[in-house]
Amino acid sequence: MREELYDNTSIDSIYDFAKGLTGKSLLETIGLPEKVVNKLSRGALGNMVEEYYFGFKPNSEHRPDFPLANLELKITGVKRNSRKEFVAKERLVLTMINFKEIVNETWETSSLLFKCRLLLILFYLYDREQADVDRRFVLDPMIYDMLKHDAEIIEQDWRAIQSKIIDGKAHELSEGDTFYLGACRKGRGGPAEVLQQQPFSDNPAKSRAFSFKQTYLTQLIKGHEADGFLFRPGLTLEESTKLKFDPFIGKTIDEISLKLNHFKRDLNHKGFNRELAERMLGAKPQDVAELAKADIEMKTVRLKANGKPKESMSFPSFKYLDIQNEVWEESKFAERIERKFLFVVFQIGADNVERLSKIAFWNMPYADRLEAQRVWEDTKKRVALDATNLPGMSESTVAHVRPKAHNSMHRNLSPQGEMLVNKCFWLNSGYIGRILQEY
DNA sequence: GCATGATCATGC
DNA sequence: GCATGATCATGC
Repeated sequence: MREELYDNTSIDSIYDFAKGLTGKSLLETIGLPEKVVNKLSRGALGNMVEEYYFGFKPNSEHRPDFPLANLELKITGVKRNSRKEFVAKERLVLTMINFKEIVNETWETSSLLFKCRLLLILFYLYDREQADVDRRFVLDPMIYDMLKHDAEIIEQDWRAIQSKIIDGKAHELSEGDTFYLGACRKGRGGPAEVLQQQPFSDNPAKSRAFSFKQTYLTQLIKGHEADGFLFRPGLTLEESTKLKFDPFIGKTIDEISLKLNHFKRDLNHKGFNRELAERMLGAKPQDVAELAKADIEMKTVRLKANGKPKESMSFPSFKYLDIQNEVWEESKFAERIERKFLFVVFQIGADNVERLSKIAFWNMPYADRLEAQRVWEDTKKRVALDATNLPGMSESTVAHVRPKAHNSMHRNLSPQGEMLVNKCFWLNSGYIGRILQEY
């Protein structure tokens, strides 16, 4: 019996036993039945570690995997980024959100905390060429205590998700609602998806689960404590960010750059205001990373004297052939607009002088995400027919498609076999203007 | 003045 | 070298 190899009432004992995997793959560590080795399925490694390494049957019961130690086991993938650092391969799914029950819970009595307060996280190196059982556990296991790591933000995130369900808006949940703890889609998607009932609305909602966002997990991997320099204890991320910008509100561009070590605008530096915003946040890039960790999309906006934005808002360019193989739910554009935005707003005054006007956190409303989806679906359709004819600004109140390239030489192949200039999705300047007016 | 097309500086 | 965030330039 594998279970006899460790004391399942002791976190220390379980942890020490888990360490036996460090530096090895599951197959190198223990013998596995032939039928298991040849079987490959999504999420298989987690189940196999539970069953063959720790010796208990995978369960989806609503209690931790090691109930006597109150410890939940999670197995997740890491990869290396361009700087060869370990980063999370994807978000870490914690447990399903039960729409009917969460409305009666408090944070302290929540099923999330009951099941996932203490996590034992094992990290394997993802390699698409390798079978699950050959992937190596490249880091030591980690014990995570939800009441100690970033407890305030996690709790706020949980409350934000709960509030939305209490407001009868489970169908409008989005990962951009929160910072570290996300409400991610989970379970079968597409036409065959069975939607869930929610207690305070007749609208059926997609199944969702609590998860740690990928960026948050990456920070955990890097071993940073979250109560770093951007945070001040007791403040939300929004409040502490506002405090960073506060001294500069109402100041002119020149005054701000003077304060920031005479940081001056070079000729044609289109990213100048952006860089100014990053410097106001703090010595970059570390402080900006605090926002990135929460998947927050910082965008600078410049308003003309009449209060309207000078420009539309661009996103990364897409490849004509790639978009043909994407579905909306998994698309890059959908992922971007589900994020929480931080608008850093500059205003050009009647005196023609530009000042920092305000900052604003914002999520795209559900109805507008649907409109963005319509534009995206229309684009996908039209790329297949004639990639030179894509949705323009006048065709939607929310989004359009336009060139986005270093220059006209930067092109990619269309389904019609032409090399066309790179393009991306943009949020209409008029749309951004309306949002900021409402704030 | 707006919609659309074209391009820039920067950082990695 | 290229992706990224953002602005410039032009035609109507």
